Amino acid sequence: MELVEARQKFIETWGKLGSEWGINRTMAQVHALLLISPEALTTEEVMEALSISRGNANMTLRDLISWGLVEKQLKPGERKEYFFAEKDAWTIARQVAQERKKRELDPLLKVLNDLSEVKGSEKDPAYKTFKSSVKGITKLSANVNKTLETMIKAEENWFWGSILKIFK
Amino acid sequence: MELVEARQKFIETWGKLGSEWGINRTMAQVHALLLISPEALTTEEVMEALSISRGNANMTLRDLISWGLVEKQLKPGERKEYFFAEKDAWTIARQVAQERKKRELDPLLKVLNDLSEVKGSEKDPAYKTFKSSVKGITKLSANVNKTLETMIKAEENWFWGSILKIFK
DNA sequence: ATAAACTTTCAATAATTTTTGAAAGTTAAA
DNA sequence: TTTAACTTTCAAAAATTATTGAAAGTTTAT
Repeated sequence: MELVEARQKFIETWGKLGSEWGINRTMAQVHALLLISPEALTTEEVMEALSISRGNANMTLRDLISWGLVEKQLKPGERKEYFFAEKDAWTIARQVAQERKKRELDPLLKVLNDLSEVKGSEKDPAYKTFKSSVKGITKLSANVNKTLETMIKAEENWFWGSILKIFK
Repeated sequence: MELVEARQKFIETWGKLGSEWGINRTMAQVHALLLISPEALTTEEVMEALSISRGNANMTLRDLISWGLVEKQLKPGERKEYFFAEKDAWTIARQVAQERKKRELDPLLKVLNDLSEVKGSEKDPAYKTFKSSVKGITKLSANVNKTLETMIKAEENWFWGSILKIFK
């Protein structure tokens, strides 16, 4: 396969994967493009490479920055902003884990905690089922939470390596 | 909080969570409803409880079945089909992990493998960056893959317990 | 101060995804 | 059979989400 074709395919695949995980396709594609670009790119270059509008490129790049996946680069003597992506896969995974934890898991834990205080009678099957389902999900979420916290703190390689070792 | 309100909130929260993870909101809500229902429900009851159409209820229930999260129950002497959800959180997590692995990770690994065979020159920075990014993602994906395989096989409680222990 | 280079905003539009509901299909009892 | 109970399908409509692009905003150099 030729590089041009392979790059195309990579951008497409990463975009599809993103959209399956609740990340807007264009955002994943811009990320993919920067991932495989040796140099930082301008908004103009991103627009060009992916055939998207200026507004879209701008918003998407800002989003990626807020996810901690992309950074601005300022070149001395130039007005333009350049953008480049963190390339290390483990760092990307940690960054995404951290953001999703903050945006989703933390609020979920809060809600589950509220729900655990529901009032009702132990004789009521609806009450009992509710309680026990919420409890089960709470327990799992708490475990996921702890694991993510550890993952976020963990050094490169260390985490998965350790996990895998115990299963040998 | 009253049970009726809490159930409402749970359904809403689960639905929102689902949509943040690429699962259609209604599907997650139907799942939530069944999760907190002591008895299996009919299509009619699901339609009623969530104010959705027959077509939507039917498709959603079939989807949930294909995800292994919901099962049909046939009551002797009745024509109607009843639906109930697996209630154990760990089993649900495993089931989802298994399905997403099959639907997304396995195909991704295939594509990454193809992409690793791209032709080009080691002098070309675009080639080098492409290769190294793909390699990094491939390595991470392979680790996720192994971990999921283990998780899918693992017994209740065992998996997370083990993970957490090494971080104590 | 003005202009030029560049970035951001956002209302309108387009694309995509989800939902509806009525018709067609299926199954089992009479 | 025929009918009635129930399930499935799918084209059209609605809802949601993403994108555009031109205008407004900002910053720097002169």
